[in-house]
Amino acid sequence: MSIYESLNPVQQEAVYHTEGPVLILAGAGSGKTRVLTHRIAYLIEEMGVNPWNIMAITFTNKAAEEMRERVDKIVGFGSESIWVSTFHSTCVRILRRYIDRLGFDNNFTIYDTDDQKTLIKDVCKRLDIDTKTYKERNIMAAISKAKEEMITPEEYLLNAGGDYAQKKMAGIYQEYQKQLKKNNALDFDDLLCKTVELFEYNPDVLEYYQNRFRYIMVDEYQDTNTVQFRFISMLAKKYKNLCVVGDDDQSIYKFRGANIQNILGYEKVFPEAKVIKLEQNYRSTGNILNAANMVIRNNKGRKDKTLWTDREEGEKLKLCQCETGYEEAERIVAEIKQLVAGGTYRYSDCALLYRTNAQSRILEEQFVRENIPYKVVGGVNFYARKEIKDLLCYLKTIDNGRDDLAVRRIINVPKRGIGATTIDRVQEYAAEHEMSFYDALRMAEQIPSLGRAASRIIPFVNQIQVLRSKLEFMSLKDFMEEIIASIEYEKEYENEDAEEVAARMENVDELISKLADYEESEEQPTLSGFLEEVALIADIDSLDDSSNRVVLMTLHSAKGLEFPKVFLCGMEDGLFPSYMCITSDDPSDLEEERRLCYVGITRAMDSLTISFAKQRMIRGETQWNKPSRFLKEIPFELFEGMIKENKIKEMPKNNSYASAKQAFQTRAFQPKAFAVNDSKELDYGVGDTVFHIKFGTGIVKEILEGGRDYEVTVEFEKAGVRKMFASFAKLKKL
DNA sequence: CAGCCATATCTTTTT
DNA sequence: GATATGGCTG
Repeated sequence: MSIYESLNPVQQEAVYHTEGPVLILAGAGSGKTRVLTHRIAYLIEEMGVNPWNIMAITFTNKAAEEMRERVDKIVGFGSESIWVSTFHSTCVRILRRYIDRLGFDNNFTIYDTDDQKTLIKDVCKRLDIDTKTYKERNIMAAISKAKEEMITPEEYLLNAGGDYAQKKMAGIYQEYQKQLKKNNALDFDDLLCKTVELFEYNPDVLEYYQNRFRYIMVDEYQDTNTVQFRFISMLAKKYKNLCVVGDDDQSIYKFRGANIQNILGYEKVFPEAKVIKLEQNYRSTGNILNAANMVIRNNKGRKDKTLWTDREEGEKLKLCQCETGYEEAERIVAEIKQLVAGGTYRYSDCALLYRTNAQSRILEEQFVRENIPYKVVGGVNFYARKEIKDLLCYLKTIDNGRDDLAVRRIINVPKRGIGATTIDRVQEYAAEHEMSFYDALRMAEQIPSLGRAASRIIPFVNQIQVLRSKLEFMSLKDFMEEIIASIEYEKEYENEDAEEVAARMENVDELISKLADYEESEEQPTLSGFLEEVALIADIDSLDDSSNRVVLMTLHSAKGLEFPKVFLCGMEDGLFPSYMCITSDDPSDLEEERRLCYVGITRAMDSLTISFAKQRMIRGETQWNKPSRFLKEIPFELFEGMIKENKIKEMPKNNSYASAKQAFQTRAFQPKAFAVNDSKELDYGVGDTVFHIKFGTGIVKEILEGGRDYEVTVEFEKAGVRKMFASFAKLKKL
């Protein structure tokens, strides 16, 4: 029996249709990776395609690795020459070879979000722009958006017309690009943009890759943005063998520029496209799938399809109704504990999914308390931690002195008595003489404005030079250790408490072992090679299935994964769907949120537990939220009899704010309502319409006296019922 | 120049 | 509640 007979007829159709554009609409759990891998095998084994001519693109390294592994398993020979990688690393590979044609050096560095922010700050300083009126994050978002749409600084300026703020923004954008180039650096968006630019101006390069990649497959197509679309359509233009796989119902990256039209309008761009729908789900039980279908059908702009399964109905969904976020954590962890004690499931079968990273903390605390192994995916990226970044910047400085940001980051780490003024002066000198920051440092003694400060710079430069000369005689791992010893890095943290230092050192050790891993796995390990690999790593990539731990992550990170037992936490209006999109006047924002919910539900194979808390602390503020509106979209019959509510457990005591809150609550059982004029300090009363800076207008429902302050309950038009302390809320009577 | 304290803002999601 | 920033002081 051939391997293709194990596929269902529709899947087979997708595999056998090898020529021309193909759109595979693959519902959650419908075996799309299976189809893709089999399609690759079919191309090679039955169609005689050279593996070298096949490219598969994914979004994360993890997905790429997984696909590579599975292809290796079913393709007998030559699978290693298939190009399986992410958009970003594909572009890096191309740019490493050809970016000199755009006037960059081929050993460019890649800036992460942190570096970007530093550079933006720098640029603002240079252009004398107040970062209070123009926030870095907004600037970054604007630039990123422009790049996603392939708008150059010049075009941006034209588009700005007479708009003062937009014109300013164009100026920042332009200067930012100039600085990037000066530092020989590209940011994430540039990787795509520059590749497209390269193709546009160098038809020979484009043609080379067009010939090379005669068969292109793109996974998670619904999440591609405009540049990415441009990139693949340029590559596929010659042979038109472009097979894209995606699910419009799982498009959840609009905020990052993903253009859902890429998938919805695929047939318009390629009228000859073959469209195949995979609607049989192999992952979830009937009940879970029903719930998912019932939720997603409330969206309007979607391709019509209904997932079905021939798995049995399975367990009903569980609904876990909690008083507080704390109780939610407690009950979920207790249930997992019980589940694993039962023997059928392991910790790693369980996943906790939530909307925001901030929700992980309270859950983590509970896992620690109960001594259950867990792993948080996302949040602060390993490579974004201070100690790791510092050391990486040493590596970068040694590798390529052109990266001013890296040099400036470490010049005073550990403290060398080099302050901001000195750095500014060197910077000035470097700008005047059009040299890099590091080169300016090397001639510190000749910079007149420095004076005595030069004597502090010389040892630093010497240290770097000495290290650089040692690089070629050492393994990367030893070299890293040499750096740490040479700079006496531990001194940087001598004032921190032991626990924190231990955690940092653990990270440093992990970095060292990553270097060792890299050296072992690579045929020709180089420092630049390592730095490049590191720049494109996402947290999800490190998730391995072998360790027996409960996984905690955001719904976004969970896309593409599956778990036997899924817990969907924090299902409250205002949290999920988020406050931002409830108040947004664009209804499609809510649809995106609903898709996120759909993604969450469809991660579950055997069982799904949905939980929400009536009361939750968010950003140090207690909120009372209604259960999520998405809950109401799931038919009641799909839930098992609600879990009995536990008695409310005591709140954690180590938290003074929480206990203050709790004291307040006990009081609330005998409310002492104030009439309008009883309060001397408040100029509003029950029934009045008030205005809150963030929540807008609302009506005062209740005012309670609480020690030195008043607790005011307001029903806002848009934000729902909120309780807040009068002194913080600064409510204005209307 | 570095260390300390007060403050402001944050949170949606990430390659 | 946490973190980043800014101002002040030694």
